[in-house]
Amino acid sequence: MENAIQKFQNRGMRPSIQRAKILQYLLDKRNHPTVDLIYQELLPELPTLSRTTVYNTLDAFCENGLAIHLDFGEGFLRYDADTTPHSHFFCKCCQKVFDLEIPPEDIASKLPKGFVIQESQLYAFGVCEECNKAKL
Amino acid sequence: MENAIQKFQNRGMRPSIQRAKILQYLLDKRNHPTVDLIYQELLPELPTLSRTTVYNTLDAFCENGLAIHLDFGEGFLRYDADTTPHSHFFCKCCQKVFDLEIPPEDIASKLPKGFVIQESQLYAFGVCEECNKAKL
DNA sequence: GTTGTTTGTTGTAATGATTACAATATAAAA
DNA sequence: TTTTATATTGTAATCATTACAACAAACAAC
Repeated sequence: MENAIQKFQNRGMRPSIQRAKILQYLLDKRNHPTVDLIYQELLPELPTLSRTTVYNTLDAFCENGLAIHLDFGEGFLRYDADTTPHSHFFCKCCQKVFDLEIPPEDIASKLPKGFVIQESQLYAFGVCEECNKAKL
Repeated sequence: MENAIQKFQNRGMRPSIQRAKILQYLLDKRNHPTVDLIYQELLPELPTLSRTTVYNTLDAFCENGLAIHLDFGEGFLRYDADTTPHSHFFCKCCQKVFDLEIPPEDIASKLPKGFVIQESQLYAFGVCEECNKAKL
């Protein structure tokens, strides 16, 4: 079981207090936080923390497979250190995000009791035929 | 077959040149345009057009079921007047959006030849159990 | 360890899409 | 018409994110 420092070093990232605390925050809280929430909640422990550091750190996590970002069209991103394939449910009422232990395929059927889907959208990203040809 | 003016009147929207041209643009081009593209391309025909009008108009279209907005995480939205259930494919190489005549379920299988999916994400929006209870 | 090099952190200043707002204009209702 | 409601327009905010430069901490070579 990798600890935080090993996770960083194995990916060529230098360990730092900031990175360790932010990763620990994501793993402990599992609350799909925004940059600002992370910043506000870690400020007591890390009084010199900068918002820019939170941005940089989360970008580095995403680039190195330690986190993913979630875009629910709120105008800002959320982050999740659970990188296993699973889905998310965004409540339009309370703005909370719920984990669904379902691969992005067969949603809608097996929702938790009481949850109602109003809208769902699948975003597919990749490379189109023309661009694939151009790369040859 | 409703014409543009009827479409507006049937939904309690007042017809205007701006609205008619913007709707026509979406229906003719089917290019999943951004606000700015619409603005730039219609400026020659509508020299007094304001960006704010494009924003307002597209918001009104979305509220009244004449269009949907697409968020591919580019930092701006795209719009589509095709409101039938279908999916989209965003090419990370050329930034173009392709229509897929597939309901958001079974992507990945029947992609057009030559297209490669690198990443896909299903966004589910709705109301959670707690909020549904609170509404009683 | 010490020195030099690379990488990370911080704060402030841009950027850029979107929204707020107030003035004007146009459409519908009376 | 006259009045009332809604649209359009331009400018000024807003706000998440990014760019940048100074400083600091980690790593490598000696």
